[in-house]
Amino acid sequence: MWKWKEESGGMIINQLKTLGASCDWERERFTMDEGLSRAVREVFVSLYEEGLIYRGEYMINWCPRCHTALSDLEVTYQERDGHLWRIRYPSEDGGEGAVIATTRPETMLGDTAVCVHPSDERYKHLIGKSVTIPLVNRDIPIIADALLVDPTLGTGCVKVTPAHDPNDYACYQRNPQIGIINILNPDGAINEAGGKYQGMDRYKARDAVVADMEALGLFEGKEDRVIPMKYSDRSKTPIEPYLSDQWFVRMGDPPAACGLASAANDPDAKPQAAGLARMAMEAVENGQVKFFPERYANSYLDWLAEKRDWCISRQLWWGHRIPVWTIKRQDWTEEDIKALGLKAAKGSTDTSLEGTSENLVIQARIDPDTGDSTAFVCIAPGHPEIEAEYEKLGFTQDPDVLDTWFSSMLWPHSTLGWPEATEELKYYYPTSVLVTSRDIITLWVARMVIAGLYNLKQVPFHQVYITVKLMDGFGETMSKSKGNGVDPLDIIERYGADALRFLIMQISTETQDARMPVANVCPHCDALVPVKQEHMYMRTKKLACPNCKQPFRPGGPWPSDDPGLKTAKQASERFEIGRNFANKIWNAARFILMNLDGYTPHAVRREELPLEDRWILSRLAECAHNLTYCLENFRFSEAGREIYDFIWSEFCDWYVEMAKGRLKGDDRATVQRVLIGVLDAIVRLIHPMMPFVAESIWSALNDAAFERGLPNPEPATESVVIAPWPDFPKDWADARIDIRIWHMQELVRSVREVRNRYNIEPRTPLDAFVRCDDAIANTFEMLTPFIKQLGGVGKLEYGKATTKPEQCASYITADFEVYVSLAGLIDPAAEITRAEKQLADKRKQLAGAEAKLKNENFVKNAPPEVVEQQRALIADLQKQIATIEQNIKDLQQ
RNA sequence: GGGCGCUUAGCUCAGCGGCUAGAGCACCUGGUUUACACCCAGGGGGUCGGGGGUUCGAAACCCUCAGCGCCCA
Repeated sequence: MWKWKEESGGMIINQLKTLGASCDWERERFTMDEGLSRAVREVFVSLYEEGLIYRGEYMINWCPRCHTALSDLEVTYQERDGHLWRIRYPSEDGGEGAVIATTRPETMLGDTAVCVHPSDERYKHLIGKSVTIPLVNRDIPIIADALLVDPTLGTGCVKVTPAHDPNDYACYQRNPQIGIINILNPDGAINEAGGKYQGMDRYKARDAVVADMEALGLFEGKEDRVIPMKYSDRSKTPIEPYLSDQWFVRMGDPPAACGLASAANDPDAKPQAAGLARMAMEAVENGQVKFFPERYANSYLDWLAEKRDWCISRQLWWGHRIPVWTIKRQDWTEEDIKALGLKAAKGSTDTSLEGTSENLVIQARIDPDTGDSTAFVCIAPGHPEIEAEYEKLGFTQDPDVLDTWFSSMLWPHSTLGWPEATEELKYYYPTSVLVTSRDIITLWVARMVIAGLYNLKQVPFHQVYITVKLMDGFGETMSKSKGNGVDPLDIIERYGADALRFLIMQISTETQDARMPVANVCPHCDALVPVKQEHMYMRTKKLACPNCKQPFRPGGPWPSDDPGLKTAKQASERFEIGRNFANKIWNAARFILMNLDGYTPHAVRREELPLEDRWILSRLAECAHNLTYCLENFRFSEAGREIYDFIWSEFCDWYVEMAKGRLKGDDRATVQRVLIGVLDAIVRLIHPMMPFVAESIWSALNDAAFERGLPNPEPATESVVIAPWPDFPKDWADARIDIRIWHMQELVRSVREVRNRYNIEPRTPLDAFVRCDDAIANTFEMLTPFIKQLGGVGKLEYGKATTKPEQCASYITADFEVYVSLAGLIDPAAEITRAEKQLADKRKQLAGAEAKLKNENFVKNAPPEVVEQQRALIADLQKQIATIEQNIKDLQQ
């Protein structure tokens, strides 16, 4: 067990470290550690003492071949062709009896009742009477139960086999007087309760029972039917529902004596009888624990509301042993009772005995019929001498172990040293955020809340973030058995940890699971070979690379290496976005670092900066603000987009390009300060997502520009991890500045578009003439060097009075008209075609806007600003249309 | 059977009552003046799954049908 833990736990820890998870690695724990084992036992004893752990019967999934109980996870469902038999149970008074239908006729040997719906008129008169099971000659009652029977299905009569069917067992619990009979041996053969069928396998018995009923004339028919069957995932054997003794945690309302605090987090709350489930529900209902996305709170609450008791015993070879010792005795003397520390239970001396002392809880149950009795003693941790004492008396420890979730539910506090009141516990508990997967909301999250409230009267965490789920390219969950998963280490090796992290951020949206088409990397030529559906489920053991034709084994969880066949690593092109982004950031940083000669730190006065600097600060402040909001609200996809767009489309594409010229001029000192300041902020902002690239840029910056930052430079911290999070003044973000740069970008783009359209090489300057109002002209005046540099513009004219040159291409925006002189190059026909296309587009938009305004209800009901916006749009479009029309006319001459 | 979610460009996904529906990849055109070809500039491409309804206005809200996925029985 410890070897396995080292290997598989070590692998996970290694993956986490490679991913850049920043954990307190010295606090690594394992649930089988001594401390955690003690915590497990402490809770068990406490719950036991309060009556919240009890022993009871439970319908388990039994594998008759392996002789073991299986959890629901180890069971697969498959549909098989089977039959539905109709059989008559004659009535004891010679009446017609009852006709029941069953897919498992052999179970009639264990029937203890026939059940009808209480409001079914056909059978009302039969309720309370009885019928006979012919083959074992047992009389069984006809009872009514609204939950078990659907009167519209089959005959409306249902046989009840409590020991071999979960629904029937539930019916038995509601009607215990009908009794319960087990007819199976652990190997799936009929036991002594089956009379002459004893020793037959259940399927042989089925045939025999049917044949015998037919011989008796009680066979009423048979039809084909597709039957849902449960199989053992491992042995592929049909499993049997099988009744056995198990241990449970009581989720519903506890016995009156127990003193659970109900109001979570309120140490002064009066103890009252609220069950564990109720307690955990309240923590979410009153907002102490919040789910992100919110809707997952429903899964949690719905599940807890069922208050189904939790079966905690497992028949496995390792785990926490149940700390209960038992002995079976036939006779109890007064002396025994005293010796064991028992006392008679209140009100009864016959059927139950109990006692508690400081370190143990002891109970005995005596069967009033046989006098047989079983005594249970639950012993607190740290008392091997008591254990030895009871073992000397003939007690043996329960062979079962606890469900692993039992120790897992203690994780948030057991790892901090509970039950000791350690400093760590005081400091770190309750924690803030739990990040987890949605399929363990019930298995783990709910139980951690229960355990935290039960042991510490405080919730273990205040926020629960449920991650998205990665699926393969076909929308299927990734799993080991399908072989469609991806090893993060393969991805990190190929694309980098930052790339992986950025992609995960990007796909972490509110609702959707993300598909990720996976490819095998050919080990010979590095080509990506997409995984196809037929490669899954480990069916394909060998693939030929379509590129180099060499064979390889597809990537996946193979148990061992194949010496003759290289195994492919896995990849997915989707991670390229993260890799490219990291590369972009790194190169931008490199560019800045290359241009730091002569850098001197100095405070930057924003109001004295040129327009382009104020613009990048405006965008930076906006980005930092939005990013903070996104992270605080678990909107990771949005956060990724926010920082990606800022860095790539604003900082790199425009600001750095504008800075290139300024670095050669008088302005150098200022641009350097702004460049470094923005880069410094970028590194801080990006570091939670992409820690590796952030840290390496940070340390390079520390060498080159130790004092930096906006607006006032400060000495940098040693690592970006401990650097303060950026928080710029709100008024740095200024839409009036943004719009001016937008105008410049539009102008540059229009010239570039013309250049591309006419296939003019970049070096040839183009003369541009812009007709615009004074405000925009003023902007262009301030930004002329950049327009010329970025657009490859030669002569630039702008203003209200600007005239259009003779031969030119035109570009009409909502705010101004651009004419690019193309003497000798112009293709009037092509220009006209393009202008007409644009014209059609604008006219369509105009028609749409006009239709809105023609609608009286729109004008009457829509908010005034929306109406006004439409009016302005129409005016703009009309102007643009007139201009385009004129341009076309000019071209036609 | 119950619950939750999804269906938007060739692919993977944003957008969740009002800008001309966006991004990355893929595609097409052009580009090696030292940040980045893991790049730059430009372009084409969508009846927002079908049907009905609410609204001045729907990709978005409601109903319904179809398909897909997950969880619980």
